[in-house]
Amino acid sequence: MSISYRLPDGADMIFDAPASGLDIAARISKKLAKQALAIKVDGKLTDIYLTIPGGTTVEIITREHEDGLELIRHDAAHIMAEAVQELFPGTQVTIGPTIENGFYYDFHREQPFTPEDLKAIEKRMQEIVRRNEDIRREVWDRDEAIRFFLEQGETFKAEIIGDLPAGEEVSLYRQGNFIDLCRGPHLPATSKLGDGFKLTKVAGAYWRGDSNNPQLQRIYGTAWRDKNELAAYLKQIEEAEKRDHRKLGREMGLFHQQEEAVGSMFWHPRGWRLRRTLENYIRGKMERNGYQEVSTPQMMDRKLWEASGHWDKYGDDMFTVCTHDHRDMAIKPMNCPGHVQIFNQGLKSYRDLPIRLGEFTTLFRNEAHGALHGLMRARTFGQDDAHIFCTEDQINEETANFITMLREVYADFGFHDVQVKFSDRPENRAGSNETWDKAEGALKAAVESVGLEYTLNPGEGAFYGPKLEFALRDAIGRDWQCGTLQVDFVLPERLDAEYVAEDSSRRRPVMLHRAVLGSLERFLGIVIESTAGHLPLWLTPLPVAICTITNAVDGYAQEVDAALKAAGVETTLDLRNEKIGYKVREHSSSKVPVIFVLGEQEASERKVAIRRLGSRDTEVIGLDEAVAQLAAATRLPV
RNA sequence: GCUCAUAUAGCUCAGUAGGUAGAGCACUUCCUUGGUAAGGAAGAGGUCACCGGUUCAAAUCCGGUUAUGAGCUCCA
Repeated sequence: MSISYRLPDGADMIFDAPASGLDIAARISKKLAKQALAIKVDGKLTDIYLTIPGGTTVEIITREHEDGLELIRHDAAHIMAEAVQELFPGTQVTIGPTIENGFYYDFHREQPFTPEDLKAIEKRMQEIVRRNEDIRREVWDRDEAIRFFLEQGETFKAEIIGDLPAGEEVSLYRQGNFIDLCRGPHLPATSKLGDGFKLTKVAGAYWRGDSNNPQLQRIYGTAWRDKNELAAYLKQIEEAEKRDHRKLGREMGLFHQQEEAVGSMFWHPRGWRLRRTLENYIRGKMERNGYQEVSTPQMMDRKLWEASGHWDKYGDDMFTVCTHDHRDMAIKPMNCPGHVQIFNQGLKSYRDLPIRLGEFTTLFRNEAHGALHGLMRARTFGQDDAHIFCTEDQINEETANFITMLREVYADFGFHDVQVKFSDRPENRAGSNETWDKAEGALKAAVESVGLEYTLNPGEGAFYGPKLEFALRDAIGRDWQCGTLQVDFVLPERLDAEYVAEDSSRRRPVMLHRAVLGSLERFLGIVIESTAGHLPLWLTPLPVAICTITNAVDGYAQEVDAALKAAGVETTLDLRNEKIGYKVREHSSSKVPVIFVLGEQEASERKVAIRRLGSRDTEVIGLDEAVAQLAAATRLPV
């Protein structure tokens, strides 16, 4: 009898009897057998020691493969669980998946894990790696497995098995005295994990992600192919921390926060200039795209929010104040109801549509205490918020135009990689199926007509309509969901918006809720972190620092300063009695993009020496030319 | 809101075993007018987040509150 396996290079390998992945690897080379972690059989990852049916296409997986790294991370989670159960008997295990860059495992234990515990666990993991325990797959009868875990006091595991789909095989993996439910595959032995792992933090997490369920303790770790990769990763984390917008915000003199105003910003002069520039930029963009800016009340009677449906859903997260005559006023968390009130003034004709109303005034949301995070998650913030009132037939075109504008805006900030998610009808929804068909169809057609790829996010739409979400990828590879477009048939109904159609009947307009930047505060945070504070010239609050080398050129420096300011370029004039190196260092660390260095030489020739942030080179050019260049470079993009 | 951790000078951080605090940078003054990421000297600056407890004595130990960080939940 002969059994054949097809290798990735197309060759067939023949055995007399069914072989395991290890046999196949060994036939190729001794080295490969040593390195083999698992085998891909017809594209499906399988344990290396299992017998493989013949006639399949196989590929040996080593730690160099992405799949291999995935296995390493998964086993790190299991080995961590083994270590935890050895050190802390009675701790229940739940789930332990891999995540980006690492893994975690959720445990149930009354006593919290301390940072010292983490160290001890990590040490025990290293020991388990040294023990080189075999990791072996076992298939169990479902009821037997449930009984087994219940006997062990592992109620969470038993619950997971009970919820497995009926046809699914119940596989357990045993390593040493530790046995865990797992689909697999796994490394063949604990030594294969290597030394590229580290436990990073412990945090609370809810069982099955539901805050009504018991809270578990989640231990996070990161795992890599070897120590060097781990070190590189830790270094990268450190670099990302240096970009923290709260740290940069302080260094750049932008804003601060304090206890008396949790979740809100004290914007300093430079920071507010930056915030205003962003707002003016998007304001101009929207005006050129047919939006009209409005301003609606900061607080409105609670009744209006009840009518719109927001009170029901978000009432807990709205701030309220009470008037002397005992009216409950809600401070606005969003603009939509206000914009409908403007739309409702005067009878609208189909000829008026679409009407695009935009607003940037501050919104107030009582965000959960633990959710707050600098600019990224604040309780008071502005949005580039707008609502488009249109007919159903106009959804397509409005969406397409919106997406075009969105891409232009992101590109102005240097974001070219945009991910689109399409969220369609959820289980619980308002509106007929016909309406949803129309709305989803129009949205889909619109995205496709602009040539954007999107991923489907089934059932994740808003209750009132389908939703597009736009995430941009920043310079260090993080995705941020900023833009959104939602089709809403419900609010116009609830707040009684209508227009007169061609046949003089009254119709409900469709409302498109849309934002490109989203929270202006958050967007600034993203831009600051993505650029590491090196803001584009048109956005930076302070493009130029004028630094003198000696007091003898103070007069000329003042002239240069005046010329730049007259051209609309913001400057700071540094005439201090300090050495030029000191001044350069100071302005560089506060991220001023351009430094003019002025000495006797420049003054006598009416020139400036330009030093740009991030470069040690200088360029000496005439004053007039420099002013013209800066004036052009600091103009808002159109 | 939940879990854990943290809170010392404007910033970054020390503070050993409970005995009422220290460095560097920043700030002020003086000297220095120096050519591209820190020139020199002196000085000033802290109710150790807040409230309470233990103790002869608390930055230090304990409890509570607030804020911050990480994660979870949430994100109109």
